[in-house]
Amino acid sequence: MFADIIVDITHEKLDRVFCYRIPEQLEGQMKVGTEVVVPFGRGNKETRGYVTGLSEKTDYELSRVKDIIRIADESLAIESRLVALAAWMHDYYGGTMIQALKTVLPIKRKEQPREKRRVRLLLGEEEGKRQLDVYLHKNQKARARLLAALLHQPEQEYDLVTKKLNITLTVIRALEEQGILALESEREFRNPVRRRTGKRQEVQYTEEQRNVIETFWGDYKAGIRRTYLLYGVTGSGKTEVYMEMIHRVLQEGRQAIVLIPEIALTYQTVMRFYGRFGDRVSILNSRLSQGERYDQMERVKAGEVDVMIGPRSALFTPFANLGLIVIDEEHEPTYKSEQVPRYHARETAIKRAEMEGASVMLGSATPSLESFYRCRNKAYTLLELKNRTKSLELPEVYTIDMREELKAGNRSILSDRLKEMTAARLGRGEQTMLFLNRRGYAGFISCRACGYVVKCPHCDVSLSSHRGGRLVCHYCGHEEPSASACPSCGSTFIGGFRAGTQQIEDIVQKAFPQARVLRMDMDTTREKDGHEKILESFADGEADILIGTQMIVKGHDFPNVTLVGILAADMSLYSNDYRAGERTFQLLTQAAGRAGRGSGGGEVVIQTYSPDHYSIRMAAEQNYEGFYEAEMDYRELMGYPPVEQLLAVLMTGQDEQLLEKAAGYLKEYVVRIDRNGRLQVIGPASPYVGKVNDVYRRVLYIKSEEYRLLTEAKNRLEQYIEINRGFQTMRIQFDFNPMNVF
DNA sequence: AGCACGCCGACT
DNA sequence: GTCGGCGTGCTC
Repeated sequence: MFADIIVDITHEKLDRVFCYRIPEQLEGQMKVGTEVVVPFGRGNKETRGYVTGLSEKTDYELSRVKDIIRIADESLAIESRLVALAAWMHDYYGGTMIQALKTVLPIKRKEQPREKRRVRLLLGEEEGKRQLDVYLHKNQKARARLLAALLHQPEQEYDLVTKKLNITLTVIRALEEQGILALESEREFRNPVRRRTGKRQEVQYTEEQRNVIETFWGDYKAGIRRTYLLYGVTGSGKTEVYMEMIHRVLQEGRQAIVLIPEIALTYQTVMRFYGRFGDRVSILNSRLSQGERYDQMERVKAGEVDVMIGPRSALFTPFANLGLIVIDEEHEPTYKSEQVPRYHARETAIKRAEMEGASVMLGSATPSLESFYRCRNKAYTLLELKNRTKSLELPEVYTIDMREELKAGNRSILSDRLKEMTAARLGRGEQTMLFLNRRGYAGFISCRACGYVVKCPHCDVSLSSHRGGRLVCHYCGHEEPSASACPSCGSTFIGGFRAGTQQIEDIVQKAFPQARVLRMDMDTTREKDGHEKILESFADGEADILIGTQMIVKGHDFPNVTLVGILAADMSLYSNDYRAGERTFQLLTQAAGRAGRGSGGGEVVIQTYSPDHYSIRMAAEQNYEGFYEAEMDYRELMGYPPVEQLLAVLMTGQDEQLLEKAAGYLKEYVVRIDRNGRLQVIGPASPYVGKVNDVYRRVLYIKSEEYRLLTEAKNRLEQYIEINRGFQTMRIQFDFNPMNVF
């Protein structure tokens, strides 16, 4: 038996696997993810490595394969624990062990743009020149070259020196020993956040908040580690609760991770944490370069940080003594990785917490069905905040049936009611937000008179309009000509919902010429910090109306906003995805929550063509539990998560026929290994986008009541795919409980 | 990254 | 000859 072993992924050149023989006495103990000691390099230096794969044979020249020395002893080093987590991810989500390791361990890359290592001349000019003569005399060319360069400029970047002057580390080390220069790993950990004098005002917790904190703390002190779901309406002060919990965990000498959806990582949020925890807080975000990221992780390992805030990837912060992981807005789809391993931060956080004796605090105003379901099953503990702090009222919500508007002769995208209410706000100097729901927009065709949506006769999925006026089904390829009249009611007001934020801005500006209108979308936020700038100027009252897509509903508090208008509320209902209803409810609830964060009461207008759909009705009522019950009925009926578990097998390849055939084989294979008939195979189907850049795609769905059966099926499929050469021309990925249907 | 190998000029 | 410095290339 042989094992593929990765020795050190922190350096690019070693970022690959080496093949070792497994000695007989170790054979049974070797698993993917096992930490071993191997002889490495010419000197057979004992080196730690991780098993990334096992096999019966090897392509490498047999005489040169070395034996594994032993299994590395239990290491308490944080890396080892992260590697164990990677091994779990590898098993739970599929993909290679290397891919799992790379998501979990910070990789040092050569492109480290920030001046990282520098060499500095320690000698004065005269002394240096003397030394230079010595080198020249001794014909030590490399040393002379380096010294001459340093005399010219006494401080230089390591990378520059090595590349341009062709100097090796040996030379630098030699000069270092002679006391001529210093090699400084100038870890200038610039903190990404501009520091502001944090003035922390004393927080008076409400009774609810206190209860929640004490429940958590009672458990924690008793050594109980659990997963909690903090279900609190918007404005109920969840962040204050997190901070108090973190504060207490820190007092115990432990550390905390706070996960936030990237989009909500605003200056405001970060400053609140800074105000409370000062320099012990660090932030990760996607704009940090690899090098900066690495620096942050080094800082953590040096014990300079206790709280790490960041998106999904911050979960792998190498804290030695992790006590709490907070996942704010836990329902957000960005917590699911789109790259292999396609892990979900929630599940992975719970696993890490379990391995390291930490607790997990999930928080949301609109919990994911998964999490609420697990609370009902007592797997998580439910904590509730039912009231807004500062005795704020929940906003008043009005649902406008746009079909009625049309009947009354209003063809505009703005209902009469919304126009009136906006005008009233302008008169009173209050602000309005108009939220255009474009999530999951797929170019479907609907009737504005009766709400009828044109669907595929075979798939019960909305048809998409293509250029050339044809309607196409992305599942089965069914095509039909675009309808000029509604098949249901005969109205000619049928078509695609084409308006974007730009058009809405024009319409609004025309309706209210005196209003100051701000628009926030991909175009207006492209420049650096554009996002922040727009939100800040709106918060400062520099505009009366803010128009935008999902990005305006996150994070910021706008006390002066008393009206939120939601246009095309049902757009996300037709994204042919089993999570469509959930997403719609969440978006509407979050958007509605933006209204009335100040002292005055807020109002919300929901414009829709499907006023009777439970997602929209329950959002209007602000009734999460009502929504939960209705949505769970649907999930149960259809056998979708969280009731049943779903595994998507994504296949891509150049040759469509081969792909089709391979998909068939995989399906057959799954059916064959499923002796007890506990797996259900659906497909293969052409996914939503069937072909990209001449690469064809197929997807197979496997359903089961038990997740474990799906990972077993995945493991069997992975073996099957490896053994059969025919699959080598295509790429096959696994996605468990996918966030979107492909 | 770290290390050994082999090349090259210099000096007992 | 052989010693020390230097660049190169490999690591299962």
